[in-house]
Amino acid sequence: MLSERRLEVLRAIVQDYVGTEEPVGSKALTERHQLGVSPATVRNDMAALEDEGFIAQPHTSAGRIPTDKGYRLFVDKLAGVKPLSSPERRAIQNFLGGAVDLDDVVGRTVRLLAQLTRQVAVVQYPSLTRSTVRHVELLALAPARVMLVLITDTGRVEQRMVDCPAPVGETALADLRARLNSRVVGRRFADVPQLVQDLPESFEQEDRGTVSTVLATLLETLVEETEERLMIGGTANLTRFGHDFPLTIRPVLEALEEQVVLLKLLGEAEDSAMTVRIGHENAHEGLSSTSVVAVGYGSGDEAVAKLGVVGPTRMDYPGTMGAVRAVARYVGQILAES
Amino acid sequence: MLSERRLEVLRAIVQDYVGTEEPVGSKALTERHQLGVSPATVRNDMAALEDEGFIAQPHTSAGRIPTDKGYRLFVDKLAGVKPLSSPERRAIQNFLGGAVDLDDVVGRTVRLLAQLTRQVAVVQYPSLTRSTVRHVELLALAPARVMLVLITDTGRVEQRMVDCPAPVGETALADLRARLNSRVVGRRFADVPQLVQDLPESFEQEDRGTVSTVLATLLETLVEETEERLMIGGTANLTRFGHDFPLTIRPVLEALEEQVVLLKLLGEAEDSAMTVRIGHENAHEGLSSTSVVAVGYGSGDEAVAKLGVVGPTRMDYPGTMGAVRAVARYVGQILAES
DNA sequence: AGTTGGCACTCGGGCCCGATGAGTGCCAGG
DNA sequence: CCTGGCACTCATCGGGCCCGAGTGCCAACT
Repeated sequence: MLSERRLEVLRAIVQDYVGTEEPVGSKALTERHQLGVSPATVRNDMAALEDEGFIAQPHTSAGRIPTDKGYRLFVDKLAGVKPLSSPERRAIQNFLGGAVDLDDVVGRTVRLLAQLTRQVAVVQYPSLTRSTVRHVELLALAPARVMLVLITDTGRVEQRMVDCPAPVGETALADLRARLNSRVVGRRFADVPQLVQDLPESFEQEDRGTVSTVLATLLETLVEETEERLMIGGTANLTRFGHDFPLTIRPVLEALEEQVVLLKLLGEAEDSAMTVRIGHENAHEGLSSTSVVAVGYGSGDEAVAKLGVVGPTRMDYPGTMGAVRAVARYVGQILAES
Repeated sequence: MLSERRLEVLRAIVQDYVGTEEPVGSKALTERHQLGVSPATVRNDMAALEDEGFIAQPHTSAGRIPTDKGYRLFVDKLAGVKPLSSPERRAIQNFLGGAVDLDDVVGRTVRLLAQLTRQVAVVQYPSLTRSTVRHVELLALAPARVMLVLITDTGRVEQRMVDCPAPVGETALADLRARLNSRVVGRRFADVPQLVQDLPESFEQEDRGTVSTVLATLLETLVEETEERLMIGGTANLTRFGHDFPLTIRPVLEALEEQVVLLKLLGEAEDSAMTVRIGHENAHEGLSSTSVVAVGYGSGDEAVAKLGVVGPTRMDYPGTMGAVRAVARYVGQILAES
């Protein structure tokens, strides 16, 4: 087991490296931190830390930088979550409070998070299947054409066109609308499939085709893959990476453009607690030199979606975690209010 | 005026430079193109072109590269629009055809355009004010709370929460919904303000407050600034820029993140014809080394929004213009069908 | 008048080299 | 177990050098 002081040395290395972006040596360490020992002692500790794989040297005779494993230890044992200053909190509330609809909430959140953390922000739209139904609307746009609109308690609105096998009467449509809503309003979308299963049977023969078609479209909309949406922002912050970065930035931008990758990334995060994935812990190899800090958010206790940031492994973890957590809470509040 | 051959030399320079990304010299030019004259003659022509400001030398003894003015001349006089190959056309149709809703159409378009041009794609959502009303829906979510949903003929759906001054009865709401729709359906959103102006007066005293509030929210939604939305994609293509580019890429990413900037950029493009803005012709200085190729698209003759790409001034103009034009046409078709 | 080959000149990029200095590992002594 | 001393390593930086692509100009040719 590592002694207390060695952990302290690791913490100092992480902090300095995050600050300066340069490998940190034993002398500089003793100067900037009150470790109470000489550089030579620190060197011994560093050698031990290196043996254990927590730090590494880029070149034979340079300072040390933390490895992924080192950051892991730092995050788990050495770092707290830094709370935001109260002006920051107020700024968040003001900024998020002005949103007019869900798109606006998500858009503002993503910008806010990017600005606070100076990193790339990712915000998932509230998942349909985890939300509850506020209303289902059916609109006849043409004789055999219906628009299906789903509205969730979080304010998300999804619409689909439905081409019906036969013209639909206005009364039949109103009937379907009423019966559908009486069954599903206030229930979770995830439960909708069972709740509507036997609905076609209760209709006249001639309308069953239409009813089934509408319901089929409704169920399609709830399929995992398609129902997830997200927004990203702050990609300009990637340029603050290393100076070498055509190579660094490229795969990251590519990964960010693939919604599937990002959704999987967020999906891997735990629902309740804040999750930090460091470097190679991320499955996607384009993100092997970045860390992902993510957390669920929701209007109640349960998470309806996740948000987080993507940044270099060399990031200010306590500050980033603080910002992510705070933003998630405020977004939850906003959603609960609307 | 420039002689025929000098124009030919300029065209050759642009083509070679776009291909190789390196300054092109007189000798290389004569080797790669059948100009029928010797390098020395080309040198004289180049000197003339430089005097006129169409080309420049990065260093005293290097080849020439086109200036913004040179590209301008190239685009206006020397370049056509390169049509896509028929497999490309088929791919576009297949890919866009699978979209399930407007978000999906826009999302697919942006990815498609980015992939075809290997540049950053920007697609604006169909403008509300230029679309026509398909339906206006009012939903009572709570006694004094109404959700307003606007649906356009292009499939765009906008929703707003309305907090009413007093509880609203279901019949009053149905009444308002019916009267509102009978007035505005099929009309252009831009005309809605006049069409509903006198609507509150026709209601009972007790409901007027609610009606006015709902209408006020409706009109707010149509205000220029807020009603415009857009989607961007292909930012990873920025990394194919120069090799120097922390400095090059940064301001571009920043500009792209500001919706306002992008909207203004697209707004400057002409409605009907394809517009090419080269380098400093763009007002925003972060984009002074990029070109923007944009064109309007719509389900009918009239443009309901614009789309385009942003790339280095050194881009393949004929190919890019061809792709942009083709995609705009297909998107228009898709919208007309839905 | 326009075109051409010849020629001197410019200057950025690549390469080698030596100096510099931060940082290390090891060891002997406290 | 800590510390100061010491020899060693090696990346970085700047200077000097050469090379060659590319130019501008000029005199000669058509």
